[in-house]
Amino acid sequence: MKQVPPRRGRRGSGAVTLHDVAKLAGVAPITASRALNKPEQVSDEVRKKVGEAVARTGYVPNLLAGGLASTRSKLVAAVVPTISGPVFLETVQALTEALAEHGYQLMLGQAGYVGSREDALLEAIIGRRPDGIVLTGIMHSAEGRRRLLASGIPVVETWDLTPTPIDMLVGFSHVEVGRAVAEFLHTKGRRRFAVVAGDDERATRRLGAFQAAALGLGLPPVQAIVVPAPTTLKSGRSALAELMDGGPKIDAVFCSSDLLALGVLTEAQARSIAVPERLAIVGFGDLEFAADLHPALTTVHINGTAIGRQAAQFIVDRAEGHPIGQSVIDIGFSIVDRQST
Amino acid sequence: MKQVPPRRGRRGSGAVTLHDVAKLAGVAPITASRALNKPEQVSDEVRKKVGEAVARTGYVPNLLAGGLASTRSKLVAAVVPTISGPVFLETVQALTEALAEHGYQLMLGQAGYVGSREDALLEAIIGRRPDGIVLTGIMHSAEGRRRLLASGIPVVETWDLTPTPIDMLVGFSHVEVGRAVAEFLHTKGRRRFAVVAGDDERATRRLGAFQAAALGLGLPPVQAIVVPAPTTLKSGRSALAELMDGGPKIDAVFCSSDLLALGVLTEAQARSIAVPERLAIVGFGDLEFAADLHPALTTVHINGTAIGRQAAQFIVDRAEGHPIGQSVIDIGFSIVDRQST
DNA sequence: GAGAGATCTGGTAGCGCTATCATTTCAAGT
DNA sequence: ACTTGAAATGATAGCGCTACCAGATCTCTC
Repeated sequence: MKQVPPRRGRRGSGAVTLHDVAKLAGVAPITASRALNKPEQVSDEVRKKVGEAVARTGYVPNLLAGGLASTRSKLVAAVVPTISGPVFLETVQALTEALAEHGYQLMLGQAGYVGSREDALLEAIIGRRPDGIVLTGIMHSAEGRRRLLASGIPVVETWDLTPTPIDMLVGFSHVEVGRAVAEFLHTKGRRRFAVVAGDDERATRRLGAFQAAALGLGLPPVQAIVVPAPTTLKSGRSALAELMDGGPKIDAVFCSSDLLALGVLTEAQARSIAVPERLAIVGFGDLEFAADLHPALTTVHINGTAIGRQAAQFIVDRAEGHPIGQSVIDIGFSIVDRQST
Repeated sequence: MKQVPPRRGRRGSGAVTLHDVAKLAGVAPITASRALNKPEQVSDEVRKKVGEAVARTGYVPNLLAGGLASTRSKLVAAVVPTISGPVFLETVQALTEALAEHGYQLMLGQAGYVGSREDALLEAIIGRRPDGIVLTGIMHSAEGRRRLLASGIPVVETWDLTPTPIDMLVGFSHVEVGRAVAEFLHTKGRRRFAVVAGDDERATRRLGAFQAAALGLGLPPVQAIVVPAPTTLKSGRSALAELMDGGPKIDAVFCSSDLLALGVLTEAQARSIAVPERLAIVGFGDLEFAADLHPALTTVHINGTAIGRQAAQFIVDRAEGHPIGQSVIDIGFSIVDRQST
């Protein structure tokens, strides 16, 4: 007497599958699939039966399998230098939310400011076949660009402008920021500028433009203090200390982040340097706390939320096959003139 | 004359597959798979040939397919109330890094403080069959607990202690924190306490314990101001304003976050209230800036990095099948006594 | 030098889902 | 009455990878 062949290996995850649901609902698996994903294509009756079967079994679709079969993973990857820098948080938050509204999930990768892990990170990201990749302010290596390009995955670069985007882009000009702040301070009657900047590429670009603009305005050379990224309050304090203890007098400081500015402000208060009377301070980022400091911080406002939402829009549009109008968007910036200048 | 059947539909992603690599290397696909994933099981020659084929083709493994076949997705999900609250950032960062070291990738979900989207979020997470789920300080509904339990996915709850964890846990006692801070302030000679707390569940628990402890110490009733979560500098300022303008005099404020404490400190400076002479301030979280404020902020230090690393360890151990010793870890806390008290 | 392992390599069969036909049903059009 | 076709359902065949088993090769023993 023949034995039934012993259920040849393999255990599966043990979870409820679409198959189980379909059987319970008395329909074919593919019909159950449609009832869940394209409900308008099935009859009310089927939709109801399948719905009940799902509820009864506690079925949760396996999105890995779905993604493999449909080549749409419903995953979007975001790459940030580091998550603890508060600058991109707003963007990431907006991105997560906007994506969630369309049923997409965010996968987060930290590249680090040094860019060593970048390669492994890209591999991990591309390997998951996300429907899109959002780069928040990353200066990607040529090698990285090639891999992204080769992957064919929609890419949105953010927080910067470049004449040669990989794909889509939503950002603003750091050079313009530097120039605008220099002019702003000049208009306010300040003449002896200093800069405290983190040593990341974009901050350096702002710094350069700021210095050039000051020069163009006929002002004395701008003193620059470069601190390690990510920037901290502490760096700001010691930077101002350095600025006050040595070198020529200054009457304005442009900081590459609000945290740095808070540090400068704190040190100024500790040294009883009146802000803005003796020293004007300008930050960058307009973090939530900037408006409520004492004195309220003048800073460069970047609409991080808009950046995140727009990036999400780009990716969703691409994924759904909608046409994209403009694929490069300059979102601009504004200087929020408060009490510290 | 028979036609060749027209390559029956389906286009695939068009990307290089393991098949292509195997063919180029002159081995079977399964051997190529082993060369990449279990290199110690193949000969040097095969490893080399496959390596070259990978390099030549730019092959990136499809982790969706791999995950589906192996039921190990190499994905870990983290749920935070909101990413813009800086409190959990350190934990998320440590988690990301520790996980990356083991080849796992983090998927981020924001539950929001209200918990409405929680259900959809869980579905999206469980559907991706992550190898682990880390809940950062979430008070999950009974329904959520059931679903997590039913999913069979390892879960680590963090930033809290509960007698009934879903699975694994690494946190500390908020009740202990409240009590300890009350005693600390009492020891410092303070007698009239106030609390400024965000309206999230854990902050409320700290507040309650703080009030109870003050009562036990024979002190007058603690004034409590509850502000919306997430907490901000602004809320801190207006809370202190409220505290000063009405009600009985106070000499110490315990804030449910460092940001709130910074707000209180800022308002105190704006009103020329000497800190710590006339008012002691205690924060919570020991964010990076706390130590460098002027005056430096006394606050409750939580080792968020340790929490993140331990959570990662838990999940990796589970995924690799290593035995877990203790599945509940109280990581404790400490009060960092600085200048603001 | 035969048997017992140990070490590699390959074949087969899915993982759980969906794209692409193919089929059936039934209302509408002339 | 008979085409025309839209709407609903189902059968089939993978998506790209790995678990499992089965050979094939190559050491060692005694």
